[in-house]
Amino acid sequence: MRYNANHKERTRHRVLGHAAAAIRQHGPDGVAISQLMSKAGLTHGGFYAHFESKDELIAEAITEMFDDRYEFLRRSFIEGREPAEALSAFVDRYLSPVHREAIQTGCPLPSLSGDVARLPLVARRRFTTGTERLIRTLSALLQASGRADPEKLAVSMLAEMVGAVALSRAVADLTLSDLLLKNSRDAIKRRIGLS
Amino acid sequence: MRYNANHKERTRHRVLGHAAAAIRQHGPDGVAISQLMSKAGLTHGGFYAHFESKDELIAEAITEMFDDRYEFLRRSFIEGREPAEALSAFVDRYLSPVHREAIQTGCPLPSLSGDVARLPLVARRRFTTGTERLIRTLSALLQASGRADPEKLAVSMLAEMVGAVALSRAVADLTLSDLLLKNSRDAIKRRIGLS
DNA sequence: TGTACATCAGTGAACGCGCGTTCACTGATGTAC
DNA sequence: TGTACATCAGTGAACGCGCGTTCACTGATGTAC
Repeated sequence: MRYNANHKERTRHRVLGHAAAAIRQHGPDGVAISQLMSKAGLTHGGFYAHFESKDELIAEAITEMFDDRYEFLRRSFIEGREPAEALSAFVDRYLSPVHREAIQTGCPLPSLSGDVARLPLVARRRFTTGTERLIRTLSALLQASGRADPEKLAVSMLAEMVGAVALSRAVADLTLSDLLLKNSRDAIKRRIGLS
Repeated sequence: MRYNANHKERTRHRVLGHAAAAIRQHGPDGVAISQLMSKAGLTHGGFYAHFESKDELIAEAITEMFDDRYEFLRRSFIEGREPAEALSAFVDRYLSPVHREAIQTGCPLPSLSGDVARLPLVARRRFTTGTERLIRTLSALLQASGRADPEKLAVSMLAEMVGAVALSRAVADLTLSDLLLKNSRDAIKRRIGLS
């Protein structure tokens, strides 16, 4: 079968989308290429027409996640909002039960930082690029809303958000899980002067 | 071969020690029973004389890690120190390059929270128990050093420490990695009045 | 004290399974003439 | 306009491998008599 010009690119992107979701949900080791391809409506053999190896897929999927989330952050929080208001809404959302439950589509930092530390350098570099961009974005918002030391504040609040969400997902007690989110939400908003 | 009374218990504990290290280093999926047993000087078949399944091993190993770390915290930081001094030393250590590098023996929270969210309930419960104890311990230290809202402060500082260490390990840029640790060290110590 | 037997931590071959990867093939459509 | 051929995304059988788990067995030592 011959397809039109962008058919291959669209297929590749579809596989990447499923990979990005599955990797966050089940971890890099928990994603099998055959399962992934059948989710994309294909058979496993076709995988290697799109990717050189599973490692390449994982690296590409990590970039995909960060790009996705960055677009979401810009469109849903930053555009058309005052910086302080954007920050406040972002923190609320990040530290919400909705985000805790949305592992497949949520921020890659809480779900993957543990795994990424064990991944090949290619994957770690993609992860680093995405993290740096998020830090820069938060830093710019803090600066625009007139905080001193915006970068320090950005790094500190991101660390706390990532830790709180990661722990809230790991813990088997819903009360503690909720408390972790709410507590860090309050602490961060107080810290950046938004409470 | 017949062995003396506590021989089996000692073997079990030895296997558990290797498992606790390997699980933090390579993740639960990255640990193979045959490799684990040969590290302990045994063959893989003997595993099932000590554990019902790999899942049981992982759950037991998680408890083992937390117990280990709790003993370390008590002996190396709390005993014979003023509470404020203990807190300060603990934060310095937790957010140090030494701890970042010591994945095998370090705190289970940054290395395993992502994986634990995907593990069976037994493992998640062990993880929860360990986390609660650490929160209680930090909370008690904060209270003893006269801080208001010690529990809130404890949960918030733990979240930030966990996030900072997890990210510092994932990131492929040493400058950013160091910055993450130093920045949260400063932020937390300022927040709990120890800077 | 000496002998027969029971115990049981540990051995190592074997199992079924799912994995990542390879490869000869397919077949609808674009291109050349 | 019609025919022969090239293209190449996708197919599906096959590969070697390592995994978790099972199980018949071993053999040094404790126990019973």
